[in-house]
Amino acid sequence: MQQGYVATSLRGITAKAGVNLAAVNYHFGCKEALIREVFERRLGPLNAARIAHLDKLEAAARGRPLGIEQIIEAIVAPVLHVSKEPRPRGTISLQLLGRAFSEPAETLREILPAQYREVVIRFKQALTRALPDMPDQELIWRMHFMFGTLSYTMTGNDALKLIATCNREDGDDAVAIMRRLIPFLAAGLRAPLPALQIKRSLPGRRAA
Amino acid sequence: MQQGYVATSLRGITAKAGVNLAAVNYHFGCKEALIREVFERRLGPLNAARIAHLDKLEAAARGRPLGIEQIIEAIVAPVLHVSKEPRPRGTISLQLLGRAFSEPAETLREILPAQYREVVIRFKQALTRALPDMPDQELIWRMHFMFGTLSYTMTGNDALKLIATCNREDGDDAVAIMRRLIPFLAAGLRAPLPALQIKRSLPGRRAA
DNA sequence: GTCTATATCATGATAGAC
DNA sequence: GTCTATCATGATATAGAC
Repeated sequence: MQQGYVATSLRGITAKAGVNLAAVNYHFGCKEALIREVFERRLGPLNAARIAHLDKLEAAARGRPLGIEQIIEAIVAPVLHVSKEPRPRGTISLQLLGRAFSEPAETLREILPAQYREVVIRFKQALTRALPDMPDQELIWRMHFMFGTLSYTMTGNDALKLIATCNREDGDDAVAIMRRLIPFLAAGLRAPLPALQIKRSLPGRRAA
Repeated sequence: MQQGYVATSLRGITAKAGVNLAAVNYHFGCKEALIREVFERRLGPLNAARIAHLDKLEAAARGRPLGIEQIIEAIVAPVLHVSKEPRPRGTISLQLLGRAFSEPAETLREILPAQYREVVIRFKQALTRALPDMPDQELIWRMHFMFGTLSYTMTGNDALKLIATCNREDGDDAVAIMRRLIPFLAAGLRAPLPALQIKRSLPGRRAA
């Protein structure tokens, strides 16, 4: 997934694994089936951990709505667990999962919704309870933005990285990144509702 | 860019363009040079429009800091302009630009920083003035999150799309999406600073 | 089950007639 | 400049020996 699905050849995979070229086709049938199993093996435990985390929070809350930060942390914390796997597997797994939705390969588009289905449903329920005044459509969009930010951050790609003015200090520490990410997302989810009619040029200066 | 760089063959391109297979190599030299010119032709005007928009806002503000929403709109509004180009060019151009950073092709990694350099510098200056109490590192990360959300949203990919519970109404209207996106990002940028030490389980319930 | 060898095909690039 | 024809390469997949 450093190279993307199409650019990654079975020759490269089998060579790095130290096995024969024909092994993939014997054990998995075809290249698609291999990548599908990789995704299931990585995404399955991750999303299961997210749901387990949420279960625990909800059991402890005894019927009260959860806090936004708690809910976001249930999504994010399992990612940190993955990132701590020994190098380079941790980093690459994050790339894999983050890029999954941007990956143009058709076959991924089929398995991802199934993998994420339960997670999305459960977290939408939790967020609906935490934000009772939020219209349904608005919440769905904000969840969309949230997943987008998370995916993009997980890829490790970075529009800003190569700009000289912006040399960051804690580039590799996933925990530090997520510690910054959670307040950002929480504030976004809690943002005041947009006016139904927004004029083309905004008044602004609200932060001055 | 519906298929990604590697999966798009010169045969496919020339066939759709109604020209000869050899035309690309004659006029551009190689496939890489072609995609590079495509990006420059799309990204150049977009980023130029962003800077022009910012210039206009700053001229009107006469030295006062801009509002966060204004700054974000200067980034987002030019995207809307692209999205309004006749179908399917508008939609596909957005995919192209949104996926650019996730695209694994090595050649893109070289030209994108150059294309975005000025934009990042200018907007960082503007945001620094609008958020004077924000530490530099924190601001850079929040800009990173912001670009990530925007890129992901532009791709049109969607983790939530295929989940039955989440059927959205205004799927295709880019203006409506951006109208929702701006308050989300503005709130994220303005979020309270994270505590230096966050305990593993948060107190939560702040939103109840 | 694992290997070698190979079939089949698509790709990017180029040579050379026009 | 534009076309046809072709090259060299590397891809997935499979047949068949061991």
